[in-house]
Amino acid sequence: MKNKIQIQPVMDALEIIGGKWKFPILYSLCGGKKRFKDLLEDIGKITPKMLSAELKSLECNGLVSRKAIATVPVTVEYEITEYGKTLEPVLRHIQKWGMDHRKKVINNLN
Amino acid sequence: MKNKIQIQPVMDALEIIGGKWKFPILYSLCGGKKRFKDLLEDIGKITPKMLSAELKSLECNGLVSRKAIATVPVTVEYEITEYGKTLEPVLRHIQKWGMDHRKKVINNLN
DNA sequence: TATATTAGTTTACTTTTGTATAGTTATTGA
DNA sequence: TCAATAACTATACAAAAGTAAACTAATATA
Repeated sequence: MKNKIQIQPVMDALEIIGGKWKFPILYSLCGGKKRFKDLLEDIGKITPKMLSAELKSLECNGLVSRKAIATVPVTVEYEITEYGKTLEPVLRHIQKWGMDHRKKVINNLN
Repeated sequence: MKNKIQIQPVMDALEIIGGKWKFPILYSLCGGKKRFKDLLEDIGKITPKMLSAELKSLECNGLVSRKAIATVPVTVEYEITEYGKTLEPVLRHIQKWGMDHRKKVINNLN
């Protein structure tokens, strides 16, 4: 073919940061460390089961760190890691794109 | 909460460019216009049903254009639109991140 | 007449993702 | 004793996404 392109890295990336919730979670954590409950509220529609599963996956891939603090009841802090921060430009760009897109859609309805 | 963050735009964006195949398709189209069959080969694991559905969705949202040419048998060209190109920085960044990530994972295995 | 071609569609599934609701653990304070 | 709290887990189910394999249309060529 004319343009042989390397799509595999895109697929590789999506295996780690794909899915419905990983970007929203990471984007929320760009705003500073958050507790489980904060994330639930921040993201709005996610269920605890999903949030728990997604955080585990992100932690497993080194994008997020988990710190349990021995208060009563226990509090847990989630934080984006240095490695996770390598995705910040993408996250911000997508957020901005989403804002612009919404504006565009609203304007087209007028 | 301390940091009230606008996650909705991120969710909005993912509704359009989320899922397993949209980024790979768009990334492939960044390399120039492609026919249905080229995309199938380029992406490798996608089935015609999926590709067809995803292209329709992308076309519907103005990110991709479709042009049928009256040859025999018919050929169809898919091309990224100007609006679709607003996602190029994100696509390239994710591709690079995927490459770097693979390198990182391989190094950690040594 | 039989075969090949491109760009899909159809059917019948399986797998993955997601939901709602309730329950768990440990401890504090009313 | 009872309710409240944080951070989950468990269960049962529904919906979305994905797969494989066969099929379609129109026409050209062997």
